[in-house]
Amino acid sequence: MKTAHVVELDRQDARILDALQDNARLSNVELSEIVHLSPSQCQRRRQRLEEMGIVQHYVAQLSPEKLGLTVMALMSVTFERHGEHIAQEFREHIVDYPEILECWSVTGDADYILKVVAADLKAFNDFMMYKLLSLPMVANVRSNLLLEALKSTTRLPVHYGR
Amino acid sequence: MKTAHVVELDRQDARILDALQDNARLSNVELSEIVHLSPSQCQRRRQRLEEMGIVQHYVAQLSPEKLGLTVMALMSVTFERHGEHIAQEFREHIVDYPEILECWSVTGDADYILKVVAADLKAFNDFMMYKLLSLPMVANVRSNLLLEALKSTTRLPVHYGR
DNA sequence: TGTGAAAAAAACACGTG
DNA sequence: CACGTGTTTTTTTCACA
Repeated sequence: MKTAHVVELDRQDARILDALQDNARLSNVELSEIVHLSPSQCQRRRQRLEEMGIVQHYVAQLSPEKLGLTVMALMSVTFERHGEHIAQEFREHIVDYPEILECWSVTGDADYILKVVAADLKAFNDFMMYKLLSLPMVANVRSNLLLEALKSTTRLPVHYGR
Repeated sequence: MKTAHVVELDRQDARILDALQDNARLSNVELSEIVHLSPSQCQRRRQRLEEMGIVQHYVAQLSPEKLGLTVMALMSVTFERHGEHIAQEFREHIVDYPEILECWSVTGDADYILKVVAADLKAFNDFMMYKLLSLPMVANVRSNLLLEALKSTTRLPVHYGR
């Protein structure tokens, strides 16, 4: 359990975060032009935002298409039986499968919903049959193929109170 | 429609991409130590991977909790009526709502599945009632709240053929 | 493909209000 | 203590061998 203290941000912090969510490689000088602060202020604020854990990390986003990953899907997984150690066992498998990008426990009919990528439908089917359904706790899997992204971002809305 | 030519990568490219997917701020020297190539090779390869569009961009990932975003959900949206210009109208609304991170057209019962963040359940409900359900083409919305992430990454599996 | 120079940026220390 | 300025070190970029 993480104790995530919510942080109060001012408008400048919010703008810095917005800018970095779009482009993590901005220099402090470039940032300063966007935010209308001095470069040194930008540097200090950014460092502070990193230390506070608001900025978790910087990552490169790759093109699934160019990597030959043509299939994405959401998979609703239902368990046969439940229990803490069963969930733990499931978790250990989940993290090792690189085709699983996300795995959430959810409200509703399913126990978990997974976001998955695969090279093609055959690879996707193989993943489902031989990796997911072969897990003993998994009773049922229902898939929704993701056809077209009307929107796809990791950019969180940043509110500022001060 | 994007013509996404799939690119053949060798093992070094794959390792560079893997490293940058974990940490976009690695210097070429740091990269060279991970990948076991010279720094200049890393620089050239990275530039090439960017130019080819395999690396799309570099982004900062923020902490939803610290930003006070306690609610995430998948929402299955069903349309009243269908048609190209209706979809287009929907799309235009979608992109403007910052609480919508992703919006996919999907196979299955729903027309679209959205990934949404909100500050709390009230904000989430407000979004659903006053933003989603008020759209004329939206007939029905079904929500799955995301409770706990067993896994959450943007890291795509990189295969190399050469 | 590595090497080295030049430019840019980051990290850090220093005064000043 | 907060802020800008200046210095040192690192990093990037690019030309050359």
